[in-house]
Amino acid sequence: MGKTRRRGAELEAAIYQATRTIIDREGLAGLTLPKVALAAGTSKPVIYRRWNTPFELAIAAVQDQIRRENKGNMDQYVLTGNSLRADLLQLMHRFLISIDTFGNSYLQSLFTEISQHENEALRKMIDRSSQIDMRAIDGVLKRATDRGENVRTDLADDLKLLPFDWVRYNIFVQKEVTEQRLTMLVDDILLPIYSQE
Amino acid sequence: MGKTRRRGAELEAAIYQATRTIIDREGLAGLTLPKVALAAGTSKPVIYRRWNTPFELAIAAVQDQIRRENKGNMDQYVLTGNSLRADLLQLMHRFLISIDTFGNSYLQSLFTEISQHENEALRKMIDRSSQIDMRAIDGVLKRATDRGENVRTDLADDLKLLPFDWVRYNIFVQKEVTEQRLTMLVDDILLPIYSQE
DNA sequence: TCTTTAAGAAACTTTTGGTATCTTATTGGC
DNA sequence: GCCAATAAGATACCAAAAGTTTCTTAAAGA
Repeated sequence: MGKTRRRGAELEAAIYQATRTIIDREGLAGLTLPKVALAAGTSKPVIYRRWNTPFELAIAAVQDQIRRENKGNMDQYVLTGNSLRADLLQLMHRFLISIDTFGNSYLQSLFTEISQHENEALRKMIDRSSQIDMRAIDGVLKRATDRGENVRTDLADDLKLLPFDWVRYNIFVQKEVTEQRLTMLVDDILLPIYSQE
Repeated sequence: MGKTRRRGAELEAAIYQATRTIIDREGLAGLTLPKVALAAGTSKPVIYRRWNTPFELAIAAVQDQIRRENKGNMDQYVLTGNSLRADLLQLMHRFLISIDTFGNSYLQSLFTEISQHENEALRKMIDRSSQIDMRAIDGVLKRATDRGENVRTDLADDLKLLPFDWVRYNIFVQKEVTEQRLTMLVDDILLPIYSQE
């Protein structure tokens, strides 16, 4: 009775695929090795022989995806704008698309594990800190105008929140925010943006 | 035999404390209600009566922390700079400090679940995408200078990565990146920063 | 064809999340 | 100060799922 049996690369491809499907649907938290075995149509020992933890497998699966879709790299694309502005828009546009399709979407679900209602509470917390941030920056800007400095008065919320978001992002990805980088943030990013031209 | 028995606010404070310790050490993924019961020196039913999921408890614990340290709010502080630059530096400085002590550090561990070595792999992935991003933006900037536009040539890596980081952050916190916000990013943030004055 | 390697089936053990039951300390009303 | 109501905590229990072991057999290579 010739039961066919996958092995090697073919088998692993199926495992990675199953892994990504699960992460996609249930987040990293929902990823367990037995589940993967089932979804990939293989058995638990096969999985346990190769990986020790769901996280290890998750990383491998994402890396596999990246390897597989590497052609999608942004720097391969040809830009067609005829100004810095146009090129930048084009680039960011593509980035936004690639971050959706590409392995990046998995990267996101690697970090977040949110079911809809849980999301609510979290959302509220972030919003609240944003409000605090906003008041703080408004205070700073007001002092500047009172002092007679030329500051834009029509700043969008996104612009006001930029420095805080920047710092938070760095905390997320565990990149140290040094004194030097903070100075760079103020001098090379914030001042050019906030200053009235 | 007078076994003392905590209740109400006192008990809950201990539970929150235990919760934060666990999140701190093992990340959100490592947080389970039985573990909390053990760490808080109480029993499972006490926990289960109040919360249904680890996530609920996590949110409550962080909110408790925020309430508790609310005095740390940035907008309470008095600014003493005598220029926009000085004020901004002061503000971001405080923000950085508060994000460390404050509940925000928990917010971080809410999203990430990393034991040290797992961190490595993740770090590498992020670094690699950063390199790709960097090449892409370099291409854009080169085209601009070739075209004769006035573009700064001494841009720090942080400045080059800014747009990508900004988009990624928004993806993380699940804030939609609209066409409009993308345009704002280019016009109000990138162009002022990248343009030679 | 024979040997080696690895996949897969199945049974089993262990862990742990979650529930139900019961006892007893604490609080507050009388 | 006594009694009833409330809630903490101990314990036992259940169920599900993680993880392991053993064994069989398909696939690959010599």
